Parts: sequence; C-alpha cells; structure tokens
Amino acid sequence: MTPPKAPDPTRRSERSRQAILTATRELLFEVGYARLTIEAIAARAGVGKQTIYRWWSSKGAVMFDSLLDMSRAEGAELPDTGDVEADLRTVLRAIVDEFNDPVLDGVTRALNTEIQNDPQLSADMRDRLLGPQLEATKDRLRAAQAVGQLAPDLDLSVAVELLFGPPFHRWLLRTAPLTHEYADTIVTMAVRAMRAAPR
Amino acid sequence: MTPPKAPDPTRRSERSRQAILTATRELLFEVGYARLTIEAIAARAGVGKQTIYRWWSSKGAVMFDSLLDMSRAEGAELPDTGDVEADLRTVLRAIVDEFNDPVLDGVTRALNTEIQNDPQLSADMRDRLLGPQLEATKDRLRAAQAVGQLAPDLDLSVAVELLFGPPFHRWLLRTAPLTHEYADTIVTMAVRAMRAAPR
DNA sequence: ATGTCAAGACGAGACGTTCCGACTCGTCAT
DNA sequence: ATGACGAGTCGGAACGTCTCGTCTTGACAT
Repeated sequence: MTPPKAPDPTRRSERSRQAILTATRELLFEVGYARLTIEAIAARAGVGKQTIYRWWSSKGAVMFDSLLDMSRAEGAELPDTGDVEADLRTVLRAIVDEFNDPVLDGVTRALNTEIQNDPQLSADMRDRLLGPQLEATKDRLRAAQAVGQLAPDLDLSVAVELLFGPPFHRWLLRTAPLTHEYADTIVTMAVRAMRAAPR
Repeated sequence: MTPPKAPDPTRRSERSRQAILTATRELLFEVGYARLTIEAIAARAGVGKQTIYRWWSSKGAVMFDSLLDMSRAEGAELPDTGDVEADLRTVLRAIVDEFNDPVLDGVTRALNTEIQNDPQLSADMRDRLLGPQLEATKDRLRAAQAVGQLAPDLDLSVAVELLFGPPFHRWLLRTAPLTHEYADTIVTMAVRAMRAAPR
C-alpha cells in the first residue's frame, strides 16, 4: 500500500501556478465555465496537463483558486455611517449589482454549480470566500447591537441569512428581477425583524 | 434548408416514455446526477439512444420530466389552522426535513445545478415545479392578510422569499445545520417583518 | 567555494477510455 | 407506407494516466 506520494510544495513553480490561474480566469470569461477544459487551460498557460492535475483535484478547484487569487485584497469591511439600515442598503444594492453583472453572474453560477457535488470545494468556499464576507456583515451588525439599534440577543447567523437569503433565492431561481428597490425593501423588512428580540 | 422535421407526438410510445423516466429516476438515485449518462438511461430502459434524443433536448430536461412525473398529484395546498405563524412553522419544518433527506437533497442539488446553465429548464422549473409551491404559500399569506394577521399592503413575492430564502441559503452553501429550531426562528422573524407595512 | 549528482517538478504530448450526438440499419405498429 | 422504435456504429471532444527528455534544486564531496 503505497500512498500516492504527495508532491513537494517547496519545489512548486510559482511561475506555472500564476500562468495557470491567469489562463483559467481568461478562459472563464471568454467561453464560460461549461466549455472550460483542463486541456485548454494547460495549452493557454503553456503548461503540461500533469502540472495541473498534480496540484489541483478538479476543474472546480482550479477555478476556485483562480477566483480567490483575483479577489485578494478586496476590502472585507462594511461601511459604518452610524445608521445600520442605511449601511445595509448600500451592501444589498452592491450585491444586487453584482448579481446583475453578466460576468460575475456567470462565474458565481459556475462556482455555485461546482459546490453542489464537491464537499471539499464547498467547505473551501464557505471558509475562504463566503465566510469573510458574512463575518464582516456580522461585525457591522454587532456594532449596531452595541448602540442599541438591533436586539441585543439577535442570532447574527440568522440575521445575515435574513438579509442575503432572499436576494440569493431570487437570483438563483430567477423568479423576478433584482433591483435596488427590491434590495431596499429586503433591508427594511429584515431590519424590522432584527430590532425585536428573537423569540 | 430543411427544417429538422419534428416527430409526431401522436405516434409516441408511452411504454418507452415511462421506461425512460423510470430508468432516469433509478439511476439518479443510484449514481447521482453527475454520473448519469444518456447511454446508461437508454440501456437501462431498453431503448435506443435516438428515442431519448428525439423527445428531449438535454440530460437536464429528461431529469426534470422524470421528477415532475414522480411528484404528480402532490397536494399543493398549505394547512390553515387560522394561525399563520403556526402554519408557516409547519411548512418551514417540512422544507427543512426535505433538505435533510439524502435522496431529496441530492436530486434537488442536481436540479439546481442544471438550472444554472439552461434558461429553458430554469423557466420550466420556475413555472411548473417551484411556482405552484410558492403560489400556495402566497395564498395562505393572502388569507392571513384578509383577517388582519399581516400587513395589508405586504408584497407577497418578497414575503415568500423572506421565508424560503434563508433556509435555501443555508442549505445550498452549507453554512450551518438545518434544524426545526432554525425553521421556527426564521418564521418568527419573518412574520414579525410581515406584520407591519412594507415601508 | 566549487563540482557532482540524484530527486523531482516541469513542458509536451501519446494513450486508452468514456460519453456525446448524429446517423444507419432492420423491425414493428398503425 | 409511413414513421417511431431498438440496437448499434461512428467521429469527435475531453478526460485522467502515463511516459518521455529537460531543467532546477538541494545535499554532499572535494
């Protein structure tokens, strides 16, 4: 029983790594995730297929890393004007805009698709991409709690889902258009629910 | 320019149709959607591949029809005990249970996946599978409005998303476990938001 | 310090496999 | 006789494994 002997990360070529992530991103935007192939990535990056298979377990993992690499150093902090409701409106409107952007829409749907049958990728997404965003939102809500704008015993995990769940639902199932007005309505109603005690 | 001459539906073999839908369902449960192939369906159903390609446009379409065929005659009516909040708790708990059922979880995720890159299938899903469920919920909320339990000018489309969005978000992104207690919390908070006027 | 050398990652691409979707048969029911 | 049917063939795309020969790197000997 020989374990498949893991490669040595210290000898990894940073040059190839970057070329792969860049090529993936380019192809993702050019042809979309469905028509993205490992062979095309390797060709574009000027890299052997084995180099991709050596370091990534799946097409989804490569995409995830390439997106993570791109979104590095994105400020994960929410505005704080002192008015939670106004700040949340800003955030929700920004999210709606992202959902309406064709490129981001496509990439996000692809990521979402891939997550469904890859638990490892799902965990990575939750911890490294989605997590920070949700935590930043919780931080802002906590600050609002501290100044009495929200119920002191509000469950923050539930709170963020109350905010992000509805637009997510509408976007993913395409039940209706996502507008700024809609974002504002959700914030109004969610904040109303979050002002009183949870039970 | 010869149009691809549509097949004649009146001569369609009901026997083959059922065999295909059944085989698809079986394979879906056995190997999951990702490893489901048209060739395997044809083999299992004792049918030529062309018979599948003749009547369905994609793997997703076959799956959708097979699920629709299964879920026929499912009562799409909500309980009405006179207490909206209690009735919604019942509904949300049932949804949580469905999400926690391994088979339904798998099928729903597969359907969800397929929707992301097939607009036609997405529309079918919205109109024929999801729509009735959402409409039934809206009906119940309308009745509650009529007896003054909810704000009279509440936007019902927003309302259903406020209820279903959060658990959907939690389930799809696997951010936390889905429990009955969680369902109850969501209902409590959503109803609180729905009691006052929307703005 | 400098030279030698084995380990292992690398680019390139051949290979066998799976599955797709179009197509071709001969059969069968209407 | 028409046209859907079961069965299966076919070229093509992409997969994931593999085998080359090359290049880099660190350990060791001189």
